[in-house]
Amino acid sequence: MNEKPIKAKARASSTGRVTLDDIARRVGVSSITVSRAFRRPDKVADEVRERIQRVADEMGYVSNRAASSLASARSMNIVVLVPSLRNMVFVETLDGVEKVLRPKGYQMLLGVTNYSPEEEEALVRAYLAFDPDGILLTGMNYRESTRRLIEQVRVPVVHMMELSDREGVYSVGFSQEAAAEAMTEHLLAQGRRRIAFIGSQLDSRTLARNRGYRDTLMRAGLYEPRRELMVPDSSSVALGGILLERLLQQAPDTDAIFFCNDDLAQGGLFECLRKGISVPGQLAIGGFNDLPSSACTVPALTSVATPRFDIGMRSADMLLSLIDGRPVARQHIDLGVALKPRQST
Amino acid sequence: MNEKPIKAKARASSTGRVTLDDIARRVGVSSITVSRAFRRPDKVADEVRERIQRVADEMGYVSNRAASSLASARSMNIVVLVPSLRNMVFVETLDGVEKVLRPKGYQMLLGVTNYSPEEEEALVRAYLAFDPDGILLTGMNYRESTRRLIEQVRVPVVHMMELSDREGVYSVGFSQEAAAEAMTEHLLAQGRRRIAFIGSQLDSRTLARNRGYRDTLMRAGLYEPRRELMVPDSSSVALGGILLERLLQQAPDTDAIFFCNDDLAQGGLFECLRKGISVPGQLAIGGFNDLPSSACTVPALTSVATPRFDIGMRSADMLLSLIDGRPVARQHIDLGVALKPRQST
DNA sequence: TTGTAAGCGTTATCAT
DNA sequence: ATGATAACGCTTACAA
Repeated sequence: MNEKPIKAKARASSTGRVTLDDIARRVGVSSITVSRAFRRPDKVADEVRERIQRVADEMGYVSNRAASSLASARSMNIVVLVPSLRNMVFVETLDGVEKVLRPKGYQMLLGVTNYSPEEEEALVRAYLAFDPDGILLTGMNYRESTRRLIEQVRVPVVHMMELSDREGVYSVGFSQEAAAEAMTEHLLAQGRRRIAFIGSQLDSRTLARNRGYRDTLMRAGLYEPRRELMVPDSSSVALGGILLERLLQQAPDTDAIFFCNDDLAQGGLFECLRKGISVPGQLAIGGFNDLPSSACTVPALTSVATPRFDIGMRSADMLLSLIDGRPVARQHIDLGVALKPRQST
Repeated sequence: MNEKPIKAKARASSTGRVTLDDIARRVGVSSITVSRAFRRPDKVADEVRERIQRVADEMGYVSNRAASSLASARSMNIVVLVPSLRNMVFVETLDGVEKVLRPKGYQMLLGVTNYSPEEEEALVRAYLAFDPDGILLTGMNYRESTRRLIEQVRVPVVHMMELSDREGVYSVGFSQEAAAEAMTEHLLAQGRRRIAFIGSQLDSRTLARNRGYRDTLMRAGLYEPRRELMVPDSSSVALGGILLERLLQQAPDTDAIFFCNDDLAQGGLFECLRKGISVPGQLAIGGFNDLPSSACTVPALTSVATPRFDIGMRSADMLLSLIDGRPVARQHIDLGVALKPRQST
């Protein structure tokens, strides 16, 4: 048969794992010296340190973080919660986070909330068992009970993406409203007067973008409720096509559509191609986030470039400052956005 | 100033954290009873258990996994390594993995290798410190030294995506060659005779697909080296367009292109639109993976649907079996693929 | 520069 | 059903 069941952990007494003590005995020093040899090489005589290093390699030593966390009261774990991994925006944010965390020896504990404050709280609760040194949350739309939970254990938190102005709250992101205004203004500047907004997911960022859109059109005296289409479904290219069709039914004279993200916008673009609607001739289309592929579509998609990679890095930086008790210059960092006008408008 | 530096961990003696002992004292039992009340509720008198539960809630108890791992020699950590998060394929695989792991109380430690065996080894090394109960690797293209590293600590491993036939190795995936053959056969069946292959990243899966393509064409007596374009760059929609252009320069009479993944294929499609090349009239285009958006492009993209979500689930299932010493029916599980013929061919 | 002692919070083991 | 005790592997604090 083919069953050789690998017994995960076994071996008689002890765990069988090579420990600092094992090395210490072999080298003829105490275990604390071995520990120091790894953590503060300068505090150990060169000759001893080299011997320790060699023996450790020979024996295949791997440190045990559980023991280390327990003894030092520093887990070196950072909890990072994002709404989804299916949206490249968050993936790129994580990328930035990790670029900062890993070199400093921190481990990222990743959680996906599926845009649900309930799941977010459940994840926070579960991850608190890892004794995290800090927490990175996406957005500010968390439950009061989640906040209390975190407050209880006194762990620093930084919010990514959205900005706050509350004292004692830390955030790195950009103004979703302002970004949406920029896109709406752009469409107005292109001479569009019957501008629609299509949004899905309806998380706090989408709602903020919708506000930016609405405020701008109201100021221009061009706001019409029937040009707004908001659905709770999760975003996808396919959904973009469906929503475009639905919108054109309820407001056929629309001359521009601002999609709340590029996935939807691309779907809208494809649907136009399919329907023979000329873009931007008959209809201008704008997206949000400026996904890499958005520059490649035909026509290329106008979008708003958001600095998610930087948001990840700066959030992590700020969090580390808080953890170390270093002063942070500003509690709220606005990284801004950049409009990317292309052929679709 | 605005600096209230949050001291991460503080409070006088002890760590300040609520422990099993704290609860035990309050309830008037021993700490082991409290521990049991959580882990094996049936082993504790109802009345006592309820009291413990209540007090724990009141005090805001959160268990400490470091201590638990240390004492129980079971970390409940599973290391999962994927090449990239920018490729939806792996994200969906992770989704499947997590769907299985989380309900069982396991924590996924995610690592991104960037398609590099070196980075993979570094990650394995780093994650071994977490004393993982199991490891999930993407592909089988790992270094010999990585294998030894893992063997040393005797942790079960399951490989995702690619299949092996080696004894003592566990894998869940599908035959990349067979899948590529299916696409190539399809193009042949559509009457194409000058079929090109465009690949990037050049990881072992891309190479396997290329073999499937090549073997099929050789068998048909239609293989021509100049119709192969392989570059090490990472895949993207933008790259697809560039490579299509390059290929058509070196082999202008090509009548079909098999892209090694959908990202590239979509880029190719867009480029055709831009150049006015009719698809599938002049040129048929096939992709791989069947990304959700591939059904929406114009024309819709023919692709090969791969069962990555299931691969994630089944891999995790198999790993848990190995961890628990349960017999696994088969060491290698082939989940197969499905050709999705659409308008682009 | 090196070592001793104690403890981090939990669980396995063996008793009661 | 509950408890006493001893680890688990490491680090802090203090001493030498």
